Parts: sequence; C-alpha cells; structure tokens
Amino acid sequence: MGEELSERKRKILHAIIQNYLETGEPVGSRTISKYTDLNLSSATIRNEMSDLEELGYIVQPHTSAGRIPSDKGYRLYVDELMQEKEDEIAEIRDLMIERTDKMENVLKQVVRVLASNTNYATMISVPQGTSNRLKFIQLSRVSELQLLAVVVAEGNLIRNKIIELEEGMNDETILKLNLLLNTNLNGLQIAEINFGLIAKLKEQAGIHSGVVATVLDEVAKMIEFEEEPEIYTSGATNIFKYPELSDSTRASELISAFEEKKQLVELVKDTMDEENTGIQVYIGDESPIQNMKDCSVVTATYQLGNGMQGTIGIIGPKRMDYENVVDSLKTLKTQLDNIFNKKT
Amino acid sequence: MGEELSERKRKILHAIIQNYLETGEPVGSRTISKYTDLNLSSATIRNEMSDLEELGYIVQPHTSAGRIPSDKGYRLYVDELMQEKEDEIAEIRDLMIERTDKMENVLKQVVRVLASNTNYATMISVPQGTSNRLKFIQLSRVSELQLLAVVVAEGNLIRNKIIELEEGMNDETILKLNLLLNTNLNGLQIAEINFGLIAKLKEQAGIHSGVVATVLDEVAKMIEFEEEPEIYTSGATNIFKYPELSDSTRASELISAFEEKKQLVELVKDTMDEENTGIQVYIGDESPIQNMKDCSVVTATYQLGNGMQGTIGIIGPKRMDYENVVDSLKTLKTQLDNIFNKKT
DNA sequence: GTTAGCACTCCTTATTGCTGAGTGCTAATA
DNA sequence: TATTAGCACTCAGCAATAAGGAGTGCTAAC
Repeated sequence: MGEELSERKRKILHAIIQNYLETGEPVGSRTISKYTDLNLSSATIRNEMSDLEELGYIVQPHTSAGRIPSDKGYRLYVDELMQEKEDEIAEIRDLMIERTDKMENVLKQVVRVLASNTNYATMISVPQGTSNRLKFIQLSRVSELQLLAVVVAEGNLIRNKIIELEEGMNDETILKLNLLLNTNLNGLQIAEINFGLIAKLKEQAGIHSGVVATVLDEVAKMIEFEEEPEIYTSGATNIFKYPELSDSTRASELISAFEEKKQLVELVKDTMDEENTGIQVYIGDESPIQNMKDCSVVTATYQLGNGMQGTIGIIGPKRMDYENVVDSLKTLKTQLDNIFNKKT
Repeated sequence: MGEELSERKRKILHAIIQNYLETGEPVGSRTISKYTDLNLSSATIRNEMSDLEELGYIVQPHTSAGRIPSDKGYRLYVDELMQEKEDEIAEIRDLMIERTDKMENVLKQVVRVLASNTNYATMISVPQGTSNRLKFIQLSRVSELQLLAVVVAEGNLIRNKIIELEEGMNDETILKLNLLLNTNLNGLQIAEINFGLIAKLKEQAGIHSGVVATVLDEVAKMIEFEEEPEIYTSGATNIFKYPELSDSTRASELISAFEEKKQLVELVKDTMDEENTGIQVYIGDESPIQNMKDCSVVTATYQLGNGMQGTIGIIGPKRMDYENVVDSLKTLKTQLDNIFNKKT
C-alpha cells in the first residue's frame, strides 16, 4: 500500500487510465510506448506494467490482453493524477433557469441538463435539513372533514397535506388556528419547534386542543423529518451508451434502481453524513449502493442558506470522464447556490 | 378481409396464439396437434396453418420454423377469440389504498401495484378535464413580491403556483382578492369561467385590476389547460423480462420513452379523444407511440365524477397476456372510481 | 377429407482453425 | 545496471464448417 510509485510509473499509469477512459478497451504496452513522450520501448513499458499489476493498480482481463485500471488505480487517478482544471469557469451549456419558479421545476431542469451534458445518469435530491426556516403555514377547509395544510419553507419549498378531521370545525376556529400557528411558528427553524412550544400551542388552543394536536402532529411530522428526501432523476438510459453496463441484467438492475429511487435515498443519506462538503467520488465497491458495484458515482452537496442541503449525483461507468464530471458538478454547485440564495 | 374463418381454423388460431403467448417461441404443427382436443394429425394442422398464413393471421419468421401470430392475428384474438372472464371479480392483490391521502400518492401506489402484478410496464395519468369543479382558491403572501396560489379541485387535486408580483400588495388587498375569487369561482366548472366572468372580476377589483388580471390569468391557465397531464410510471424494467424487447437499442428507446414521458402524454391524449370509455388495445403499429411498434399497449379511462378523467396504461410485448391485462384494468378502473367518488 | 411418409429448408449449436494483439522471458546492448 | 530487441507463447475473436433437429410442403395412400 505504502510503496511510493516512481514518477515514471505514475506517468505510465496515468497514460493507461486516460487511454482506457477514452476507448474502453484494454490498453497494451505498444500503445503506451507511442502514446507518451517517455520514449521508452514497449518492452520497458511491459516491465513497468508488470510491476503496476503486482502493486494492484492495473489488471489483466485475461492473459495476452492489455491492462485496465483496477479500482485502486482509479482511486489513485482521482486523488492524485487527475488534473483539476480549477480556472476554466466552465459554463454549463444551455442551463437557463427561466424564472423563480417552483423549486421542483428548477431541480428537474437541472438534472436533465446535467444528464444531457455529461451523457451519464444523474440524480438530484430536494434539499432537506433541520435548520430550515418556515415561511408560513396555512390551513384551509377543503370539505366537511378535511383540512388542507400548506406549508412553505425558505427556498419556496412547498408541501401540501390533507388532514382528516374527526369532527367538523367552524370557519372561525380555523381562522384562529391559522393565527395561532403563524404567530408562533413563522420564521422559526424546525429545530426550534420543540415539545415545550407544542405544549404551549395546545394549551392556547383551549377546547380545540384535541384537534390542534393532530394538526400540529401532522405539520411537525411533515417537515421535521420528511422521512425520505424526494429525488429526481434523468438520463438513466445513458447507461446503454457504455457496453460494459448494458447487458440486460445489469442494465435492468441499474435502471430499476433509478426508477425505485429507494437506493438513491441511501446514497443521498450517505453523502450527507460525510462531513465533507465538497465533491465525493465512489469507485466501484466504494459505492453505498449494491447494484452499482460496476459503476462510479460522483456526488456533490449543495447548500441552501440555513443549513439546508441537497445532493447532486452522477452515475456512470468506472471509466467515466472524472475530470469533466467533477468540474461540472463544481460549477453546478455554485450555480445552484446562487439561484437559490439570491432570492432570500 | 371479410372471409369467414371456419370454426376449426379459429380453434387452431386460438391455440397457436395461446401457446405463443406462453412460450414466446414459434409454434409448430405437431405441438398444436397434441395441444388441442381436435384430434387432428400434424399434417392436417399444417394444411390449415398454411391457409391461415395466406389469410394473414399468422406468419413464419423463416422457412422451417413454426408460426407466430401477426398483428392481424392478435387483433382477431383480442376482438373475438379471447374469453373475458366477466364474472370473477378478480381482486387486485395487495392493493391497499391506505387513506384518503393526496391523490398523487394514491396514483403512484396504484401504478406500482399494477406493474408488479402484471409484470409489464405501467403508467397512469393524473385526471384532467374541463368540467372539473373548483373546491377553493387561496392566495397567500410568501414574500414581498411573491404570492402563493393554492388551488384545490374535486378529488383533492392540489396545485401550487408561485406568482411574481410587479409591485407590493398589502394584506388587506390579498384578503379582498381571496374573498373575491372564492365567492365568484368556488363550485364552478372550469368551462364556466369565461371571459365575461373574468371581466367582471377585474372590474370589481377596482384599482388593483392590473394585479388581479395577472393573478386570474395564472389561475385560469393553471387549471383550464394544465398543458400536459402529469404521468406516473412504474415497472419500466419489466420489459427486460421479454427477450424480444430487451436488446439494448430497443430497450433503451422504450425506457427512455418512460423516463421522458412526452410520448406517453400523446398516448393519453389519444386515448381520451376516443369517445370509447372502455378498454382499448393497441397492437403493434396501431399504437400512437413510435417507439412501441413492437409492443402492445392496453389503456383504460377512469372517471372522476364530473367529467374528469385519467388514463391507466399497460405496455408490454405483443404476446402479452391480454385476458389478464384487460381483466386487471377493468377491476382497477372500478376500484379507482370507488376510491375517488366515495369521498365527495 | 385425412393422414403417413419423406425430402428439403434453415436455425442452432458445437467444433475447428486461423489471426492478431499482447505478454513474458532471455539474451544482447549501451 | 537499465534498456531494448527478439521470440515463443497465450488467448479472445472471428469465420468457416459440420452435425442436429425442428418444422414445413408435397405426394400418395387410406
């Protein structure tokens, strides 16, 4: 593990990986001999490659084939070899966020553009977080025994919930409840809505405390731990562009992972847990998602002002164009920050 | 076209199709000879099959292979041969609509259950219609220059829309607007909101008519022609269960049709246009969707009280189990009717 | 009208042989 | 000692060939 690689070995490994990223075919010694400016014969390259294989950075699919990078090789590439193009402020093509529309639409558009730009499968999670501030709450009667609760949080995150009542409620009561809820809750972060406050509200509701309790329960539950983050995906069929992923069983598993979204939720949670705020790269087995052992997953966390955050992810073959992907995610991240933060 | 088929030919055709539905392999004369209770030798069957081929009901993939049904054959099967199991009130397994939750959730669950029961890809469209009645409208301030409009229609169809204001608006005005809108619009069908009414409302809004106009525009546009019906899908990866659909290009096209949903919208529109309220079966080329020439599509329209309606669809290989599919859709259709109509 | 029999077709699968890319090793070279 | 040329060897991929088998169409007999 700890062996230092000679500069030459690093160069050769770099060349192998880059070549493989482009072609998807095992790369042989002769190719490297010509491809690099090292001016070494294929025989020498062969010796070095033999070493690299022994060290676990590359792998031979079968005797008398070229070499392909192992997970360990990719890891080294991503961590050290790959050059980040810090400066080029690459504009995400075609990304025109039209208006301050519902966040839902913005996210759907973002994920679609990202997929069509990168040619990989993409996902984005609706921002979540415990320190999100309430903008306002509105209860309205929808029918005799149903209330509609609309909750708006910062960033124009809107949630509806139909609340079933056990018994009727007159308009005045609803008005009072609205007043009560909004006076006490608006502007608060979720974390600040504690049991004490809830008890206080119940008390103030007087005879209607029973009803208030259920309403509060619903409201609290709805936002506080909106159990599963919602996720939008796009470009799942891009995986068919990579032969190594597109045999039918593998493809089926991958795509249904995108359809179900359950596993993606795991991915989001995993990404969130890491304190790391930057870009994360999961290579093969490193991925928290079972079905993606043959893929690489690159994720980024984007912030929404007050501790609210979501995850963007790109899923593709191990030989994905890491440089560009990481780059795209970086700029997208900042763009998202801007979009959501410019409107208070 | 008009030739009447002898009873024997019909039986043989029926047998061929049923066998092919099960196996997916071309079926030969010997198989039929044993499979049926006709007690005919394979030679006789061969003669009949030769006739059936000439009439266009079956087709030979290559010389010296068995026969498979042509689109025309399937059509006859669906229209005449197939026995509808009218009586068995087949319960859709596991379909437990838990609560009067948001319609969105109900639909998502329905489509998922249907997919897992049938092993085909499924879709459902959110009900739409011009004769839908408004339950109520609610405008609320979200920030200085943003209003949130919440519109609830019958069946608890909820829509949110952020409306941008050009200039600020005080609370009183908003209150008035709400009163105005609700007094005049609640309980109306969309069709009843005409230009006359709109003009009247604008007038009543007095000095704020400018703002009211935009608000009304937004509200009207939002419901009247909610441009594209929303569509939920499930089980797209089921197509991998049918080898004839799962080669990578075909699969990719199909699945991306499910991902994009654009084409599904066409399908929904097409289904709606047909005056036919029952079950529709599109076989191969009959389908309005380009990419589904190799599939069959079965759709049903479900009603929601006042002329509002949505579409359920099942997409699978041509050799789909028509009997069960049609049956499932029928019962599901009535179940949906019940779910949505029991709560006014 | 039905059936047995037979020649024929052609898909499928397995076998074989060949080619070419690529390796590993050894011996010669700088 | 590091590099290189040369050579024998391996093996996936491909094409050509062969064997097997399912199924048909036709003819002649029942």
